[in-house]
Amino acid sequence: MAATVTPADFFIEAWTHLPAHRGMGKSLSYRHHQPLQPGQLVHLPVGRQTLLGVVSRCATTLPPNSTLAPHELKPLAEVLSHCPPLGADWMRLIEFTAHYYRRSPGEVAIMALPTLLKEATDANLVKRLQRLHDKKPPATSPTPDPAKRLNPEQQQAMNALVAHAGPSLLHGATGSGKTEVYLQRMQRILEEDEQSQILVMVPEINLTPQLEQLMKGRFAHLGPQAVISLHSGLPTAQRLNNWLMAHLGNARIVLGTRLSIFASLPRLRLIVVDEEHDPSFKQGDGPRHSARDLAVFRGHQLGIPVILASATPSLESWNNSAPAPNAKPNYLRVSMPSRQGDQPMPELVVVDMNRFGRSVWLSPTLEQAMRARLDASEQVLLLLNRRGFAPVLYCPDCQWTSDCAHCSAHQVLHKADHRLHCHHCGAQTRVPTTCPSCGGQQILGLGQGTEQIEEELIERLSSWQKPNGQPVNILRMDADTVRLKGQLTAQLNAFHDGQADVLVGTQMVAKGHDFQRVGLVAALNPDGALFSSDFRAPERLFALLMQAAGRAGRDPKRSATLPAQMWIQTHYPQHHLFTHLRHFDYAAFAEEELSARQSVGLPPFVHQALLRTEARQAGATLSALNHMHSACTDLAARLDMPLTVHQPVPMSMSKLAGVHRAQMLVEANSRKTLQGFLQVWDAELAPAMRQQKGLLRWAWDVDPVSI
DNA sequence: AGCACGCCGACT
DNA sequence: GTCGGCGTGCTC
Repeated sequence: MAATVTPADFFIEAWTHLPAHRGMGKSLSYRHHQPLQPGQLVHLPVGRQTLLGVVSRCATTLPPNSTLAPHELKPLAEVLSHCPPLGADWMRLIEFTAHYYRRSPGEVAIMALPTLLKEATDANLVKRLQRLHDKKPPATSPTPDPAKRLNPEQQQAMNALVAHAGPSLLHGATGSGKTEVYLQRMQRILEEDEQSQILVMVPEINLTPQLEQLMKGRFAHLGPQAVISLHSGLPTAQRLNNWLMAHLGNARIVLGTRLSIFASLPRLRLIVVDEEHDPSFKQGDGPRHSARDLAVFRGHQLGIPVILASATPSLESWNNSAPAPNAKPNYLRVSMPSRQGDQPMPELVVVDMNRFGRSVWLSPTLEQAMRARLDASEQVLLLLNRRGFAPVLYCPDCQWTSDCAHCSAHQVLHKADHRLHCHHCGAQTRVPTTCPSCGGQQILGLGQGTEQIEEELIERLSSWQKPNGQPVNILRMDADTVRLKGQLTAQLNAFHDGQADVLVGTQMVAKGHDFQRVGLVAALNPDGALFSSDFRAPERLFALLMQAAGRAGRDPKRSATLPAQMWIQTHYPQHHLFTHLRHFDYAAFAEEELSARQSVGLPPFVHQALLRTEARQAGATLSALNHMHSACTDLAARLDMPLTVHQPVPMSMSKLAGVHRAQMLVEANSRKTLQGFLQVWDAELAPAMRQQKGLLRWAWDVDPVSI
């Protein structure tokens, strides 16, 4: 390795996937015989493996702080010279993300790139690029689907969006036609600049296959490769191809999930974040970035508009926005309160479940209402946020419960395979016939899951006949029934086609599907979220119920004999969440939640960061954090930073898959203070953190979404 | 993060 | 006797 360094050598700094928390955050140095541009993709010899890297600097001298002599550097393993370098704006986005979320640029960059690039040699990249190039567009460009005519409210929203250069919050009621508005905004931009590119992000692409179809139809004239999708569900080769199409500027519209915020888009002119309130825009592992917040950063960085769209915006975005003319310096709030075709929102019926016994999961009034719907040839949608048959098995003799051996959670009784499942780590055990602890004969399941609801509904409704003489069909949809690929769409289509009359499902059935014959939607037991330790739970419940309510009565031709209804079964009928839901008044709910958050000092009025630790030993995680707690308190005092360092606590799921977890919350009134602290922490306290023995992992979660 | 080396418990 | 658990250390 002691090759002579000739004057012709260049010193290359490159980012690669080495984590910041092990002190390997900075870039690695290499030698190369010719200069390379920053952003160039390369393969690096690291130890005895070869890793994908991104060139961050190229010079004829080593960086001034380098601890290595030139002869200690290895040469690059390979340069992917046929892939154009990533742009300066992309590099800046990665740097910003790494800095803000306390990760190494390499971790962020490698996560952002398609995994197949890790194995790609320059030679097979050439072939791949050639194949992409050879895909000739058809001689005649197809006619695009015509744009729909905007109603006055949509037109007004459109005008407001066009006139605003910064971020906008498009707050449109369910069914107000938000999608049509942003599609036409996109169309304008695509027409104005023939090379422009647009990024559209959605929470989960599986749940919105119709959006991709809609866009492909609407922008068909731009060619078959103009609209591409980018998400982790794609086969790796497809993902690389699509990524390259975006990077080369050939794809005009990228439709993707949160990772697509890092797509290389050299001519990016607009970013749309649909359902911007959805928690899945925040990455839950690795660099815990918020794709929505980064969209706003990227928009600001490029000086392009960003549209955040939702019927129930996040309280962060709501608080950040104001209607014109007060929009500066935050987001412009554009509201579309009306449902299209003057469809009223459904009627809300709140059932006080205190009137019934504990074991009653379906109130007689709701059952009656369901039968009335079935008599009118309508469909019914029932929501229950618990899959399985019964959430826990219980022995009344000795209070034994079916706890998971690896997690701090109950194992759930599943009747389909007659086993107990842990929904957190996947562990399964046989269902005991007698109590494993005391041998008692009385063990029973407590509570109801979707499996049980399905079973009991079949029992109750089997004798019921629809007007056409047919029996009533029940369909259940949850993570268990859609496990196989394609099942989700198949089952949604089956319900849509009327093959079932009652659909029982978890949250997944509440999202954007157009069920024409649903007249009644019911949430069977939403109470869990009302008094959750997670302060964002009510916000999410409100969004879910609004979304679910939007599933009722979408068919303008629906028989008008029965008004569309949303039913809520609750033990807390007076809860303010339901009083605002009665008028589907998101704004009133948001204002009330916001003032409550302000008075107790919660986000968005404070900024938070969590230090999370993981260890195999129960004590190691808290003892490391206790040490950090005093160190952080001292540091904040020494720096005179207005900061609250909370006591470390075990996470609510304190043990997951055999790993113990704890966290410590740090709060500040401004983002700047918090960021300033984290930066000093990195230099002064991270080394001490690295010395903590027995810790498996630790990392900061900046702007956490669940605490 | 990988990956290798290295040291202690239940198995062909 | 070894296979394999994970604890520790290293990577330009």
